[in-house]
Amino acid sequence: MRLTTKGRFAVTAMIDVAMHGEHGPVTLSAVSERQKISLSYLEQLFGKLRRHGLVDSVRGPGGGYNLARGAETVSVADVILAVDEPIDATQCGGLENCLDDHRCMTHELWSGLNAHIFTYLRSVTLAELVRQQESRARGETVVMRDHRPPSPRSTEPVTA
Amino acid sequence: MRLTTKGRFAVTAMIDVAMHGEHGPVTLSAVSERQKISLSYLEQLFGKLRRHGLVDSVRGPGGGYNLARGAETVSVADVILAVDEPIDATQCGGLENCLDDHRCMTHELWSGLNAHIFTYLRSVTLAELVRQQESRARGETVVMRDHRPPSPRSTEPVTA
DNA sequence: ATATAGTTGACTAAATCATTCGGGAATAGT
DNA sequence: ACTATTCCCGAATGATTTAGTCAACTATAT
Repeated sequence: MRLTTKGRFAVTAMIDVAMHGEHGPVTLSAVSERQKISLSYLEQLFGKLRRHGLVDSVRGPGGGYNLARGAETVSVADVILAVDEPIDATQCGGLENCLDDHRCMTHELWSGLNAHIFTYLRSVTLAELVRQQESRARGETVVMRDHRPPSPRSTEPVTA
Repeated sequence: MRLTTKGRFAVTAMIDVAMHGEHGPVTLSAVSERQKISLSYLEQLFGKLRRHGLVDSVRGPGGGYNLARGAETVSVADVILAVDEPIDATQCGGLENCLDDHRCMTHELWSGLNAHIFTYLRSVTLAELVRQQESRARGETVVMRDHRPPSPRSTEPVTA
């Protein structure tokens, strides 16, 4: 489970499609203009999204892309996994052949954190992000649900 | 808020320090051997971790690194932000100068998802990951707390 | 027919990742 | 003082990823 600008571009684009898809397919040129993402890059991303069954394509004039499933059933994790195929970074190739003294702690740590983040991103749906976005467009203050208060103290800057 | 192997190396290494730091400073060579991360790479990462006040260093024989704060007060977000300084990927440079028609939706979407993920990673502490790791070492089954059930359905593979 | 729009593949500059190397500076033990 | 240990720093490097361009193609609505 990686999380880079690439995956975010894909999520952004998917939200755009979800928000503008009510009156027929959404063209990539429209997404490109609204989200300021290069058309060819979008083509690459939507190629993967389509092959993973997240969007349906309609060719020809009036064509474009539609969500293949309801926005409620598409998670951020789905989108990211589609465009950003995960890598195995555990040296031991996922196998348990690395049990020198305490059974490859690296492997355990990785999969542990992976599972945490994956579980979380899997729980965030496109529909949720769309709702949040529509609220903001109406000038409302978006209240983020806290998932596990209280947060630990920190002296770090809060810019993410 | 990026999330790459680099940040994960840093988190892994920090957990290692947290788990082995009870009897004095932990050397990077030890971390390197246990976690199979190159020593020089660790030096780069710990340089940043130190400059961000997450670890203290002790030079000379018997030296090494200690956590600068308690593991309960260090979040995954802290560690990742330290080694992986965040980029601004909103075209408009964070300013609101991009209000052509609907005030730079890209900007809103980005910061929205950023905030979601950041809020989550900020709520996961090193101490928590250490506890999970120690449980696994004892052969226990780690039960992951669900943060927002129910998860959306998905036809995607679940390998992360 | 023609214009629209998806589909595919090759290619590229720039950035990032992960590592290696070489040399320093501080300190504990002798 | 000497030496081994360990942190500290910067430069260089190959591999990969990012983000984008270009070109040719197929399907389809008018």
